[in-house]
Amino acid sequence: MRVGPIDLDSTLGCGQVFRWRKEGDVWRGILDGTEVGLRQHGASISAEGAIGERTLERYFRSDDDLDLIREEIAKDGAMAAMVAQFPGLRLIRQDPWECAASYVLATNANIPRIQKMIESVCRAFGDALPGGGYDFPRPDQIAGGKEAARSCGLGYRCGRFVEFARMVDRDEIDLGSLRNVEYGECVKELKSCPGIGDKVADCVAVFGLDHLDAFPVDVRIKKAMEELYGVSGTYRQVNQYGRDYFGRYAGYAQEYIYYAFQRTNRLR
DNA sequence: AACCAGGTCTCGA
DNA sequence: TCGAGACCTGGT
Repeated sequence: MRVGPIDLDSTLGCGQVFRWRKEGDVWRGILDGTEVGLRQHGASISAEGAIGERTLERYFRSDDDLDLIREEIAKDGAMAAMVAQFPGLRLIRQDPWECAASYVLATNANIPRIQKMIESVCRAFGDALPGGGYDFPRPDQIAGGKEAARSCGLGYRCGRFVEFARMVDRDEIDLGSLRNVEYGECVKELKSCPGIGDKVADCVAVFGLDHLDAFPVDVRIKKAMEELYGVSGTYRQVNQYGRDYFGRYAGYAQEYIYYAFQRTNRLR
């Protein structure tokens, strides 16, 4: 599989995507409506399931020159250390709709709960798959189900989630087309959707719409930027600093920082 | 048992 | 444009 170099544990476990689970040494997930199992072999991977190689290459952004990117974002000793610590950590090219809908649910909740909410929504609205799993639901499958969504434990995200699905279902926004506009325009359009503010917009921009210059700032990145660079302030200020400092691959830098700090906090 | 979680929304200055 | 509060709910 020509997706290397890649490290599945960091790439699928860093928090950028929510539905992959590791069973033994196999990462299981759903890709393009197909249940897939992935194994690590050195710096490469193998797949079981009816999934095309081209689909995997696209999903794992094999078109990114990881060596170049890592070199570009290693602007200082701290970043160089993080880059060195996690070889094979790649960004993923997620489906824009699934990415956006997932991050609408991911507001102000921890990752275990986010995963539960998403699985609950998939079970309630998504297509059943042969292996017993459920696909992530399409907008039209959610749009009419405000009542059903209330039993998914989404809290105050419920209304936003369904309204967003309706908006996409009515073609009031074309998420995919935002790949073809600049970062600023992309974020502005995304923020016109219910449940999408500064942070979710940046996540969708970088994880789903190829805007690798986006720099999502959540509570952890906020702390990290303060510790690493003494940067604090409004979302706009921290975001702008990250984008200016790291450049066109700021989104990658953000993920290395996020994962590095996630791991150090886990040890405390 | 509090505190916090990959924030958003609303409102007032 | 910015800061302050409210806000569902469940992990830790």
